Amino acid sequence: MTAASGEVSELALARRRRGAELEDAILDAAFDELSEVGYTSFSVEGVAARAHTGKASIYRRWPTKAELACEAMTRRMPTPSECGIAPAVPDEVTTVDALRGVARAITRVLKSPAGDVIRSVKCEAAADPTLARLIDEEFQAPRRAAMLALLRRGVARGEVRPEAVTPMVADVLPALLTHRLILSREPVAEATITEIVEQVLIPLISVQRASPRRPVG
Amino acid sequence: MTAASGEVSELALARRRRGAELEDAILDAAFDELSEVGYTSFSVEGVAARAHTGKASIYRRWPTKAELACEAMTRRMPTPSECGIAPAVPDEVTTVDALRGVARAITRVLKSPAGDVIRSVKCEAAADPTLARLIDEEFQAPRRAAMLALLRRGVARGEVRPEAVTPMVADVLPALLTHRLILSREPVAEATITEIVEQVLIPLISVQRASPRRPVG
DNA sequence: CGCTTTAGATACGCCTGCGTCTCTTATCGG
DNA sequence: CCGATAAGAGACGCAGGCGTATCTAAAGCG
Repeated sequence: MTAASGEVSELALARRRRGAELEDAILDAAFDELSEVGYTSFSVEGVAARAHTGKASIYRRWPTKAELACEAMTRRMPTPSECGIAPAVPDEVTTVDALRGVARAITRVLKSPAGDVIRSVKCEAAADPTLARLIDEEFQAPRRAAMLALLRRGVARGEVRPEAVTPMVADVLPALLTHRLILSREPVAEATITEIVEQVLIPLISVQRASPRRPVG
Repeated sequence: MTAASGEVSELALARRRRGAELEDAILDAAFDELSEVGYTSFSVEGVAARAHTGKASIYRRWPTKAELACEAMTRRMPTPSECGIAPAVPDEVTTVDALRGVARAITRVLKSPAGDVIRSVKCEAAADPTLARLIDEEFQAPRRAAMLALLRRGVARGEVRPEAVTPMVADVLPALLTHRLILSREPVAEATITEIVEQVLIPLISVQRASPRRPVG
């Protein structure tokens, strides 16, 4: 999007965009604004500057800045599949290794612009029920469903104990990653992912447990 | 503090406070401001109004609003003991029941004014290393230590497997509660705590596991 | 080309808050 | 009581942003 956006915006500066083309540019700019300055500091002025358009053009389409922000988030947020969080897992991959892959994917998302958007909107959601519902439906529910599907696959393969297939267990990985990540601007080390997988996920979900098993990979 | 603050502030309105007394009132007001409007919307104007004092009196002591906010948080944040998160656990209480008690205590804190402060400052911490360090040292580290102590006690009683005594495992309960709580303004139901304890904590930390055990209490 | 519609630039009134400054006066101690 | 100090009230310049309004002109279509 960046490179393409660069090309388009050069042409855009030479001529005026209209209709859907302008809307797309505004939504892109709004998502970038959300990502870079967060929900609280999100401003229509900022979006207008990013999109090289006038505020009036924005207000002709979205009556308030909140509606613009929400639509930008809804329309531009990558899906779980796009993030690698709901992968099509080959047969030869164990559940633990698939979970390790999901952990890496969640980490990548949380460190991406989309992650910045999620984080800042989540913070606002604590005080705004509309945003809370948006985050839950658009972001958390699909990802929880993907995690549950992975756990069920594990049960079918005899790798996961059936009692572990619950929404609460499905939340453990994202909760821990978020918990660890929110105070750190450094990349989550592979070691942290290993700790989570070995110290928490394997003991928690595995059918049999004597001591943490060494991952096959 | 509320009732006492009511008495004191009546006298305060009749005469000028000086020195430490005024500082205390300002720090109280700052903590209330943080709790009610969050870190982002925290304003020195707001604190001055709450404390019934002039802005100049505040700026005489704290050069920036950030320093005031940080000191208010540091000085007014209840300790883990005050929250019931590092309880002196009687001998007859099992680790699981102690954890259930800690879960309730964490929940109470997260729903209290202090919880509102933590949440809002944590959100800001994502972009501010100074705040990140403050939150980690003043808030998360003591609580993680208390949780680790509880797990070690469990090991000594033969209830907890020794490999479960890690900072990552210690983070599971707070991470899940925060994850669940941040999008909900409703009280965390006792059922949610039960889910966490039975679906996650018991399977994760217990020495022996065949199927989830019924809690003793 | 002419007409209609919309885009972009800019100005506007209003509001909030930061940090600074000034002035009056309360408070404290000798 | 007097002098020194600090508190409280209010004003100030500045900045940023919300949402609205106006005007010029680009864009599209017949």
